[in-house]
Parts: sequence; C-alpha cells; structure tokens
Amino acid sequence: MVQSGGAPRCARDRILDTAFRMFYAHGPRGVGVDTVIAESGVAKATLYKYFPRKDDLVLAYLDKVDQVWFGQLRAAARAAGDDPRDQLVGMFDALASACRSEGYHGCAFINTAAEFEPGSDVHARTVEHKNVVRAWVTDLARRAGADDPERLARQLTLLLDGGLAAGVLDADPVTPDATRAAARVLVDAACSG
Amino acid sequence: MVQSGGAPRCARDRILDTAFRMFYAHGPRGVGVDTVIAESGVAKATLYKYFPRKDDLVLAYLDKVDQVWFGQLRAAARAAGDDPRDQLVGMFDALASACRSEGYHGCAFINTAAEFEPGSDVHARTVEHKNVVRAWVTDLARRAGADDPERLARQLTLLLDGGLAAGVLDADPVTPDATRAAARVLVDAACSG
DNA sequence: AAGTTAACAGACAGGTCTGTCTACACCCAG
DNA sequence: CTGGGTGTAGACAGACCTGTCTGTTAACTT
Repeated sequence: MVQSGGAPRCARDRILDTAFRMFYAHGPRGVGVDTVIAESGVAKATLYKYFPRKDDLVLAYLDKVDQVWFGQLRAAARAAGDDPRDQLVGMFDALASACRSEGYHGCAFINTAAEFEPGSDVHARTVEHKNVVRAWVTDLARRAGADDPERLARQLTLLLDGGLAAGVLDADPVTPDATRAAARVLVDAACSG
Repeated sequence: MVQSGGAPRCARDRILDTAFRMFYAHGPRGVGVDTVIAESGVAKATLYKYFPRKDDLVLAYLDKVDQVWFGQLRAAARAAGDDPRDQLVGMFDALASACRSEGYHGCAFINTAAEFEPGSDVHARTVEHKNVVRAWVTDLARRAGADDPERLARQLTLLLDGGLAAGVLDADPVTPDATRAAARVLVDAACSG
C-alpha cells in the first residue's frame, strides 16, 4: 500500500479502476470483459492473470465499493458529533453526498444482486455487505440507548436502502432531506425509554 | 377482456405469462428471447409479431407488474379500515405478503431499472410507476391530515422501496414487521398537528 | 550478457444474443 | 374449393460474450 494518489500505475489497479466505473454505471452484466480491457489499455492475458474469471473481477469491484461506501458512512456518522443518536442520523449525510455526486446510480450492491442468482458467490457478497453495515448500525443503536437496537438498526438500514435504491430511478435532491428527517423521527421514538 | 381465469389460451398471453415469471426471477437482461419462446411453447415469429422488439416485451412485463403490485397495495390499504392513517400503515401489509410469497426477489422496477440505461423507454417506465404510486400515497397522506403530505408520502415510499429492495438480497421475515412499525411512527409524527 | 518477469497485441473457439426470413400446417368464411 | 389469418418449426446473419492461446516487447536481475 505505497500507492500514491495519482493515476494508477500497475495494470491490476487500472483494471479494477475501470471496472469500478463501468460496472457501477452499466451493471456488471452490462459490461463485457473486452470493454474493460479496451478502456483500461491492458492486454487480455493480463486481466485474466489477476482475475481468472469475470466473477473474480466483480467480487473485487464489490470489495472496493464496500470500502468506499462504508468509509463514507462511518465518516458521516463521526462528523455528526459524539452523541450516538446524532451519529445515527448523521450517517444519512453520506446518502446526501452520494445523491449529489455525478453519475450517481443507486446502490451498487442491490443493483448487482439483482443481476446474479441467489447462491452465487457474487450474490452472497452483497448480502454479507448489508449484514456488516447493519451490525455496525446495531452497535450504534445500542450505544444510543435504543429500546430495541436490532429493530431500530433494521429500520434505519431499510430507510437507507430505500434512499439508495431510489437513486437508480431518479436522483431526486429532495430524497436525502426526507430520509434524514425520517431517521430523526425513528431514532427519537426508539430512544424514548 | 373476456379472459377466463384458467390457463392462458392465446399465444400472446402465454408469452407474457412466461416473460413475467422469467424476467422477474432472472432480470430481463438475464433471459433470452429464445428461452421465453421455448418455455412458452411458441414460434419465434409469433413472439416478434406481438412484441417487435424485446424492449416491447419488457414494457408489457412492467405494465403487468404495475397492475398486480399497485393492486395489492391498494387492496392492503383498503383492508386496513376507513381511517386514512391506518391505510397508510396498512399498505405495508402488501409488502409482508410479497415477502412471504415463493420466489420473492425484490422490486421488479428497481431491479429492471438497474439493467437499463437512464433515458431508455424501459427506464422511463420504472420512474413513471414510482411517481404514480407516490402520487397515490400523497393523496392518502393529505386525507390523513399530514402536516406535509408530500414529505410523508416520500418518506413512506422510500421505506417501502427499502423493504422491497432488500428482498433481492434476502427475504428476511423480520423486515415487514420492522417496516410497518416504522411507518406507524412516521405517520403518527406527521399527523400530530 | 543471459534469463526472468510483466505486460502488450490480437487471433481464435465455442457459445449466446437479437431479429429476420422461409416453409409448412391448420381452420374458418365465402 | 380457395384464400386469408394465425400459428409452428427452424435456419440464418451479424453481433457480442467469456475464456484460451501464441507471439512479441520491454524492463529488471543476476
């Protein structure tokens, strides 16, 4: 990890970088291996050396999305202050940022899961991501003193998924505000005890 | 519309029926025209007579899903009683039914939208569906006396989308209850004035 | 200088995709 | 009996898909 911030040097990084952009924009199934090769200026043999099957590239793509998105989620929560209640609401700022970003196209995990059969490696990875995020939110809800942390976490992640999923249809700028406000109501109601 | 309830007689119905099942299970892009033909026992020329392009078949599929799903939504709301507040919460029973049904695989519209480019006919149709549903919920929220009917409708449809979208990952039986409870909290908070 | 490694360039096989086309069978009205 | 409408059966074109394979070039190591 002595990677500088500039253009990716080695071939593997270039491939993954291109796949990240293209898979998110068109869905993994909508982008051929040849297209990734052409776009990243790499030889076919090189791609298949690092990612023996296309699914391996898709898995690496999901790992990258997981890193980036989960990182933004935690950063948004942290930026909301020390009170876990505020952090539960603050994580929705990550959704607002995502909605404003160019080329926003909804939740990469939901979109990808829709394209792969349940039971496949790729599908399992998307489920795993959602479980990890929900476990993190559950912990936050517990520290916020929620009556039923698991339930609150489920409600908030469902709301988050809804806000994200709606992005594949239409990046409506009203969505993030409405979602954040709803989160506040749910958090206040669940931490009343 | 003199259609009896039994097995679809005419070729067009058989095609659409098969497409409905297969497109929902694997995504429109994941099912070839040849597969639809083989499964519905129809000649290729017949399919292309009724649906000149595959996209026409996808649009017909979305129309059918819209009819069925929107119908279930309204039926669930109606079954919850006369109070519009209860109806806003009751429509989430349609989500519960969907989650319990065999082969449940999330929201057909979100899944399909992820597979088609924004700007395409198919993508536009998915957006239209969501707008129609939200307009209906907005009307319900207005009659429920919500302070800001548009906002409440947006929050509830986002919650609904979240519950639906999560279905593509994992048909968790806890989801519908948590969603319904969250809806109750949001409705009560928005109709306080 | 020789060998090793990484990468590029691109042909190729075998399959699937959409969409068009020809040829044939049936049935019912005139 | 004839002719139009509806359907079946399946070949075909042209594009695209994944994955394998052969050769070549350049850089670094010993």
